[in-house]
Amino acid sequence: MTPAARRALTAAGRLFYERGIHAVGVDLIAAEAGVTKKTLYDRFGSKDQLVVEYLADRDERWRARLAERLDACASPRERVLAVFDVSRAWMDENSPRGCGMVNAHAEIDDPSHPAYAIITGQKQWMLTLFTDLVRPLAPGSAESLGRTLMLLHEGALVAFGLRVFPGALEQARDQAAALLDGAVDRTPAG
Amino acid sequence: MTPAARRALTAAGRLFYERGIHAVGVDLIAAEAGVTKKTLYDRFGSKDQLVVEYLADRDERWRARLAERLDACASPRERVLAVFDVSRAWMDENSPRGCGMVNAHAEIDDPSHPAYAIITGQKQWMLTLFTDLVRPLAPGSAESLGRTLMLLHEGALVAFGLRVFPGALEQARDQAAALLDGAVDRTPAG
DNA sequence: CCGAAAGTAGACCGATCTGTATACCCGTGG
DNA sequence: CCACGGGTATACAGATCGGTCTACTTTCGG
Repeated sequence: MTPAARRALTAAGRLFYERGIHAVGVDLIAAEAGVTKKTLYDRFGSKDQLVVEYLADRDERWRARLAERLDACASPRERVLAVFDVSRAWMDENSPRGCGMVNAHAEIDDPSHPAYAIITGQKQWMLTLFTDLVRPLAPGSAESLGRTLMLLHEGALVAFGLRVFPGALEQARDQAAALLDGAVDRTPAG
Repeated sequence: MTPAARRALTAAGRLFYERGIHAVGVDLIAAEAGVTKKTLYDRFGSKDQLVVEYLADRDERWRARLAERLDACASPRERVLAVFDVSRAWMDENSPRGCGMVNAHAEIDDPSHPAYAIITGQKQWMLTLFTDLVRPLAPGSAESLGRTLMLLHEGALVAFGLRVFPGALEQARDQAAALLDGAVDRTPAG
């Protein structure tokens, strides 16, 4: 990716997230990135493609960030709870308006849009992640427990973005910890 | 509200929800409602105001629907779980794309926008509702339990809209039931 | 009987939207 | 030396946006 394309994608990502996809025009993106519209269209072809690459880039950065943190965890239990910690840090840093994928989904009605696969793909991946992380702790109820953790996590992201109450991620994390304790008790490994 | 205004608001509500607010123009709303643009502007004044009344109307219908169901419940425990049942029915009927308030929030960045108060107001009201419903069952932990139920509920709405897995509302309901059992055990009334 | 309210039909305005075209500049590698 | 890739600057096209306007019709209560 050329330097101008990088700048354009960075600016587009910030503007799409902060103001919404349909509310941001390509002229504004070009201006904010210090890039010509011609360059923008030479590199990305269309606004739709720029949206797709925005979501793909955001998804990639999120997964990399998460993987880095999970690798540093010692136990399965720590890994599950670390997901909530990474989310909390991610939200604090550059996501005051909640999950970018959920917000993008609100603006894209067509399931055949290429962005759709990225959005639902990340959510599916997160569900699988939770289920896999919890399996060593509670093999018998991993699927159900993974789904519940998914609900708590998604709910916390929404509650954070809408400022329903302070400490939504911490609340979800605490509840996740309690669920793990209960599940471990009732479902001995093996 | 005049008949034409009612038709316009109904059409606007359906289009705003299905396609997103910024993606729907006033010309389309007028055409779908069988109403002229002049009538639309005579009744609502601006597209922004139409958006506000769309959200206010949706909020009102949701609360009425919920209240009706809660009144028919016999026990506090039933009332808590009924919230998830009503949500499930509401989603099945006319909300395949998740919560309209969350989706609208994704498109409105300005906190001073009148629609913002409606969106956050409904979420605050839901949090208070959960907390109040659970207080008779677990007075000592009503606030924390209410927040957790809020997270489960919001997460289920998102998971439903993004089709993360089937039965998200039922999963949330089952988990809520388990939490109530645990909380009642540990927190005797009085 | 008549005036006000509610409505239709449709032209129109300026702004903004995505996307394209023309002309030119510059650094680098063969 | 020079061709090419990446870039700037800017004008432009066609469509759509939110919003306004004039002219006419219909309905209904005092």
